[in-house]
Amino acid sequence: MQMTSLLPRDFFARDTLQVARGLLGQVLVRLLDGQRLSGRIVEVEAYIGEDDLASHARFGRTARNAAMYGPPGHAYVYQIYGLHHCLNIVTGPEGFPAAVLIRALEPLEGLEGMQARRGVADPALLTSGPARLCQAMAIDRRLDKADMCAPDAVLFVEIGAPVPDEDIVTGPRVGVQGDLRARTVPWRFYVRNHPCVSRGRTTDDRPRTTDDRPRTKKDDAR
DNA sequence: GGATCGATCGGCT
DNA sequence: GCCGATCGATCCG
Repeated sequence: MQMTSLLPRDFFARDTLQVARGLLGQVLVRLLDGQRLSGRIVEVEAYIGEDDLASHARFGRTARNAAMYGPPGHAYVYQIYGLHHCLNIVTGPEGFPAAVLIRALEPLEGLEGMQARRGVADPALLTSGPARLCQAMAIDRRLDKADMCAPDAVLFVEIGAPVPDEDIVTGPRVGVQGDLRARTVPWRFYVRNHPCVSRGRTTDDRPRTTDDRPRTKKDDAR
């Protein structure tokens, strides 16, 4: 049976930016072989609608991104570069493709198993990236479309300690290229100065101010 | 510390 | 055929 601290579907059915912001501080839990693996969410990104040219939904519905069009509170897990996996949680109303990418956790439970799967010992390297946390928590495409709000879920989110506004930083999403708006819209949220936030950190963790040139010239090179 | 590159393969315009 | 919501190793300064 599930704890009452499980985040309900209504939480995920809201506006995607609200969900993304609200997921910081909550606890992602993975049940594996009767063991609890968990981590506090410290970095997320929002992908919203087919008009978001950084979203997998930008070309419309396909077999891969079908979960994004499904009901909120379900997992969207995809494979990238042939070897990595990334976990999203579907948001907003069913039929509208939107999701929050979980980019980094602060590991809480099951550190030994995470270290074994990751091949590293440093807690700051266990789950500080979208593919790293999937490897640490044994998340792959078998969990695509899994209902994270079901009573028997093996992957879900529990209520954690809220993160105050002054500790939240927003900025452009990591790894997004091409379209100017997609590159610059501040849909990345992370906990200020947290050691487990992934690379792509800004030069200095300031609340917002102007853009601080996430990357220099690298597009014109090739 | 920053830049560059290879791994590796499913899904796609 | 091409390319990616990444990572880790390597090279350079």
